[in-house]
Amino acid sequence: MPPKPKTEAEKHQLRTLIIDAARELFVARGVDAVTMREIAKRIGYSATSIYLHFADKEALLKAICDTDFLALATSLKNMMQIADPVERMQALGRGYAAFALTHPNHYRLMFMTAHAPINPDDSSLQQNSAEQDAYFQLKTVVSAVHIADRFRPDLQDVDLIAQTIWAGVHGVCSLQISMSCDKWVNWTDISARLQLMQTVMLRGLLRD
Amino acid sequence: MPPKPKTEAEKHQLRTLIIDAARELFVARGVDAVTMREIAKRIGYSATSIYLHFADKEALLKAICDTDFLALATSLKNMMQIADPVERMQALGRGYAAFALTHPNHYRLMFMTAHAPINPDDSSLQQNSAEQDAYFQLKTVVSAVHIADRFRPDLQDVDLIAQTIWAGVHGVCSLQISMSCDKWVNWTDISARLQLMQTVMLRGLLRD
DNA sequence: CATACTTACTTAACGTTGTTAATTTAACAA
DNA sequence: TTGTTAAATTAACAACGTTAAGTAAGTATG
Repeated sequence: MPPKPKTEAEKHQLRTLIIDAARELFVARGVDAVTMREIAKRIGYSATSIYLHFADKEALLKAICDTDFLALATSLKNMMQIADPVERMQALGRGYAAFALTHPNHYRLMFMTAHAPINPDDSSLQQNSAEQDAYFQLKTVVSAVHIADRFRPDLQDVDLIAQTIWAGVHGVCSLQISMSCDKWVNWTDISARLQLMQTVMLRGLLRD
Repeated sequence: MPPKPKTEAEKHQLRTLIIDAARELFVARGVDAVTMREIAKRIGYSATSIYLHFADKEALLKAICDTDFLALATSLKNMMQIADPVERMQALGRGYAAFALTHPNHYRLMFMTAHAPINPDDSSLQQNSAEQDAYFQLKTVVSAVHIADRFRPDLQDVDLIAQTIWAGVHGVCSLQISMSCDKWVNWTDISARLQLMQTVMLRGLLRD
C-alpha cells in the first residue's frame, strides 16, 4: 500500500534504513556480490525506490563510507583524553586497529576499495574536526608528541610521521583482512603482529 | 576461418595471449570494469573461447596473479646476492616497494583484492622456492639476520618478524595505491614515507 | 573414397545485473 | 469534484557472465 507525502524526517529515516541494509549486505558478502534488488527486498521496497534516495550504487557506497568514517572518528574520541601524548598515540593505534579488525568489511570499503576520490566538498563530514576526522585526530596526537619533544631530533614533519604510523597499522590490518585466509603463508597471531608493529614504531620514532 | 587440431605449445600460446590481454585491461581499468567479451575482442576471438582455457573469470584472474607472483619473486632474486644480511633485507624491501609502485594494479590484484584463498596445491608456483616464492625470500633474509644475531634479543620468531616487516612496507604501498588521489589527506612524498618506514623498522628491530 | 569422430571455435540464448521510463496509487489543494 | 504532486511500482533496456547448441575443418577408420 503506497504513497503519502513524507516529512523530511521520514525521508531521512528511509535513507538510513537503506544505508543500514546495504551496509549489512555489503559487509557480509562484498559490494559486487550484492544487488540493488536484494537490498530493496530486505527493506520491503522495490529496487528502483533506492534511486529516489541515491543516484546510483556508487553514491550509496559513498554514503555508507561517510557514516563509517564518522563511526571511526567517534570510536577514537575517548582515547584523545589520555593525558600522556605517547600513551595517547599508542591508544589511538590500538583503537584504529580494533575498529579495522572488528569491522573488516567496513574497513575494506573505507580504505582498501578503489572508489572515486573522496572530495571533502561533497562529504557530509567536517574536515579537521576533532569529532569527525580520524586523520585529524592522528595528526593532533602526533603534533602533541612532537611538541613534547619526544620524537627523535631528525623527525620534524608531522604529516610524514602521521602517515608513516598510519601505514604501519594499516599494513598489519589490511594484510590481515585480505590475506589471512591465504594458505601460502604461515600466519602468526594477529595481536602479536600488531603488538610488534607498535613496539617497532615507538622504538623507531621516539628518542631513546 | 576455424579449427585445426592444435599442439600443446599452440594451446599454451593462446592461453598466455588471453592472460596478457586480460591483465592489460584489468590493470588499466579494474577487474570488474572489464568484460569477458572485451578481452576476447582484443585478441580476435569470441568471448566463449576464453572458457575453453579458463573455467571462469575468477580462474583467469588467479592465473594472472600466478604469473605476477613469479614476476615479483624474479625481480627480487638479484637482491638476494648482497652479502650483508641487513643490507640485503633493506634492498629486498626497496625492491618489493618498487614492484608495488611501478605495477600498482598488478599489486592490487595480488595483495589487495579479495579472491578465493590461494591454495599452494592449485598454484603453478613452487612454495619455499628461492626463485618463485617471494615470501620465502623474505623469510630467508630475516632468518639470516637472526642467525647473524642482529635482531634485538627479545625477537625470536622469524615468521612474526617477517610478517611485520611485510606489513610495514605493504602499508606504505597499499595506502599509496588506494588513497593517494584522495583529497582529504595532505599526502607527503611517497619516497619519503617509504624511507622513513624502512628507517623506523630497522631502528625498531635491530640491536642498537 | 566415404563415414564417423574429434577439435576449435562461433552464434544463440539464459538468467541477472544496474538503471531508466512509464505508470499507478494515494494524499492534499482548489 | 478535479487537478496536482509525491511516493512508489511495474516494465523494459542494454550489458554482463556463462551455458548450450551448432558448425566447420581436420583426423582416423572402414
